[in-house]
Amino acid sequence: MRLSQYFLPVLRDVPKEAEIVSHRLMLRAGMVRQQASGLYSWLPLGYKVLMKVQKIIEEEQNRSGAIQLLMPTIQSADLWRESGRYDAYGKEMLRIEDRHERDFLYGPTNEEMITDIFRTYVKSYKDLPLNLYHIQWKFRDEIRPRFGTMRSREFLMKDAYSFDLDKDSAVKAYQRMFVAYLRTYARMGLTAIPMRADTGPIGGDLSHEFIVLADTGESEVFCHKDLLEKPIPAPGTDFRGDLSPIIDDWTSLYAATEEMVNTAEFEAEVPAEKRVSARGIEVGHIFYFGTKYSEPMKATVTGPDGKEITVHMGSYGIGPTRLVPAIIEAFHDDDGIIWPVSVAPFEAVLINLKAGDADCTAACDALYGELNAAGIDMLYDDRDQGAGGKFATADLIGIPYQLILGPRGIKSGEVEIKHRQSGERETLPIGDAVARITGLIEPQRRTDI
RNA sequence: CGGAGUGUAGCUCAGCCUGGUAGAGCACUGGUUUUGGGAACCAGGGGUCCAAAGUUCGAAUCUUUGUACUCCGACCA
Repeated sequence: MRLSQYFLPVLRDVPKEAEIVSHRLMLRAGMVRQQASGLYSWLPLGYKVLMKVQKIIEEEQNRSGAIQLLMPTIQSADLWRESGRYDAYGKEMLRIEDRHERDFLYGPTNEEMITDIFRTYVKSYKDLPLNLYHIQWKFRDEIRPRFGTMRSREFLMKDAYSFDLDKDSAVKAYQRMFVAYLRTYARMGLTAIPMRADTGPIGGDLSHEFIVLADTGESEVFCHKDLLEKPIPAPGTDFRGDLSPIIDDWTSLYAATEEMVNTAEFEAEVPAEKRVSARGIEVGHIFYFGTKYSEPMKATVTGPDGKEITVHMGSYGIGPTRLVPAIIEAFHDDDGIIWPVSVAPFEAVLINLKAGDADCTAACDALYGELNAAGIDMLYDDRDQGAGGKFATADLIGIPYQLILGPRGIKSGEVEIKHRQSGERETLPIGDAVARITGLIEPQRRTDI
């Protein structure tokens, strides 16, 4: 993408409404624009990151055996009356009336609707287990939206729903999501720790929150230090096999949020030097809730003995529009964002230092073409501007690698590569640049970790 | 929903106390010189001063009522 033809409204000043670093950087880097309290437009750069995050989520959900579909944002109140949540959910649910004065709502979650779909089509135990998910906008009328897209009212959520014959197999479904989540965060470069969690209004008796440690996080968390270093389940993990050893390994060490923490237990189970007490961002939440919805909504299948069985369910949420700021909270410095390659809006940026110079521009154009052809997701700063501004923009928007080429380099036949994360610079023959960049980026795409 | 604060150019803000007809920096447009870490100069465009009502000869400025947004607390992917 040529920057001269892109839409990248970067800001030099910090908009005053932004309090935390990720929000500031998302506004400055031209990723989002606030349209009203808790409502955001995703501008091209931000949207590109959001789509990369979404794609990773989809790949890992699919790998685990979940199946994608898409449900509407607007739901009929009838389903919610059936589950009993129409009244229970309270003011956080945005209620809408259509022209015929029928009650609708903008979905804050989809347990009711997916249960309705399930009960309509699935009749036999032979069709289980089943895990259906979608990635769709949700609306929760938060009392106080804040921190940009970290806590917005409209937000994107991947929500998966599992259906099983009994608790044992439902727990296996839960375990599959547990592993899929670990892998999802790892592919984005994040260390997310599963913690015992409160189940809230969704209900149920088995639940984990996945927490990324960050000073700006909204919850206080307590865990064993070794969890930060634990290896992630491999891509070849057999999701149809027994995942218990992995889950046991992860859950054997103490980890709990402030709602669930028991200080005496924490201190008894974790030696003082291994205690981590910190703030964290909740980037995912998984629940097993048994027949809480299947029972009132009559989601049943016929068992092998001809008897009706009420299915056991779980639900599993990840918010891509929260993950983006969470990643920024984890990866930034004073100059801007430092994207991990796997979610970077562009993998590398080529900076033409003297766009007014014909020779320099010809050399940059040629190199840009080669990098594109090599499959690198490239941004090309071909604007006719001072070098300082270009460096500042490249640093701000956090592209992992900067290829810097100007008249000086043309003369010596060399290009400079700056690593955004380490600040390290290397100079190499222009002809070697494509191979070098490919070699740097390829392993960091994390498609197979 | 309680408490606090802010709405003036695309962005950051000054002007308000003490009423007299709209400002700065950055950004933007044209031009000249520039070009290895946010360049310089010249010329220019851009504002229902959040809204309504009131006070006044006169309101960005004073009063009232709305409204939007932000921050602090209790709820949440």
